Amino acid sequence: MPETTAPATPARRGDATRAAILAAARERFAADGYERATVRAIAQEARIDPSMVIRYFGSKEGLFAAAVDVDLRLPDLTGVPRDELGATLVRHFLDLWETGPASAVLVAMLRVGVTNPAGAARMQQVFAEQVAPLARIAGPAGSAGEVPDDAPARAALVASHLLGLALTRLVLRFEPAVAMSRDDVVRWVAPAVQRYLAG
Amino acid sequence: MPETTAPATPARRGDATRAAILAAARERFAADGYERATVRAIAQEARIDPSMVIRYFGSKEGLFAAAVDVDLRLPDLTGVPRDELGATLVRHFLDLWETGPASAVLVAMLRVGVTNPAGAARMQQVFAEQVAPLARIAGPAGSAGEVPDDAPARAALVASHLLGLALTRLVLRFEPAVAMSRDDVVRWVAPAVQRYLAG
DNA sequence: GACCAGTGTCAACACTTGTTGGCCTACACT
DNA sequence: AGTGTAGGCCAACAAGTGTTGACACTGGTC
Repeated sequence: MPETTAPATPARRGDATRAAILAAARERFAADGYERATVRAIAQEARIDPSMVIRYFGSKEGLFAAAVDVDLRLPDLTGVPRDELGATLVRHFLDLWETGPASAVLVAMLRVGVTNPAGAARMQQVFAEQVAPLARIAGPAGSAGEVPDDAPARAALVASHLLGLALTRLVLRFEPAVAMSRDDVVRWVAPAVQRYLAG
Repeated sequence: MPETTAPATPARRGDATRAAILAAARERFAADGYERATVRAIAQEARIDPSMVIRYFGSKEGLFAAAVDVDLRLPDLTGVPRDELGATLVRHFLDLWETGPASAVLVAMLRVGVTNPAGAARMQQVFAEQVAPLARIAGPAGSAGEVPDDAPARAALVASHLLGLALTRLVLRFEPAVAMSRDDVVRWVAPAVQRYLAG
């Protein structure tokens, strides 16, 4: 980066509104899904004119692509004790989905992925690139170093359960699912995930 | 109201088109979700004028309410051997979701429930009325007759996993999830469900 | 001062949405 | 015959959508 005096990257004034638009977009997409999150509503939440949204991101689809980039930040499981795999993973996802700043992005991704074909494709990509590799360490205890050929299925089962959990707790809001504490969830779900990974 | 002749319900001529509209609606709602399933598209699929949809069902919401009534037809589990609970339930849901005539209705319900508030409310109702009662027989083997107070949580966990399965297999279409055979799914998922019910 | 690109607003476009009213047709009845 | 009514199509409406272009205000550089 050149740093002469002020040029090149002088922290343009529009960067703030650009960020405001992105934040508003994530919130609306998460709350309403792709179709019902209108450009006008996003613009209003960002206290800006709708036309600015198009100016900055080209189109509504461009905005969505810019606003929703998923990074699950999956931990490296190779250092985790083998019988702690399930609990570690469940805790990580609970933190990510339900408390972190990425929460809105993930709920948005889920809501949009269900109705929008492009959203579904994006989720497939996230799964393939971030979740599936995680199953390299899968398989029963004895088989060290070898990647079992049912690793993709194991990863898919883990994804199924954790996405289902997010669905019932954060989107559909089934009463008993919402009522469960973080520790309850870990106690119940961790053994199931553990079995999918190492069973 | 007027019964001039003998048959009070003489199989009116419009009943056929009414059924055609309902079938088309289920298909479009399942494929596209609530917002993207337009009245015009449904009408075209039913080979009818869009205005007829409104005439028959009052509004788009009315059509949705008429088209999507979920009956999970859950089997009576009291007669099932205790260690077969999980497998029985998983098989039932696979048949229901993925092959039966109710398949379109259920996928529609899932797609709409995620983006539409009314749809989410409907799913909560289905869960409360049809799934939650199923957990009356839950709890460890010894406790016969007593309904444990964690029964709602157990039911929610079962719902989470099975809905997550439907999500990854039928909606998001994660490759390894789709590739799994019916028997593979039962082999993997049944023990987890079993534990939630009877563990 | 003049300039000029970045930043923003306003009004309007073209299009799709759910919904409505008018008019035509075919059938069941007397 | 004739007549009433349910079934059906057509054209149009008002509202809301994403998107575009013309115009106005800033801030800093010559």
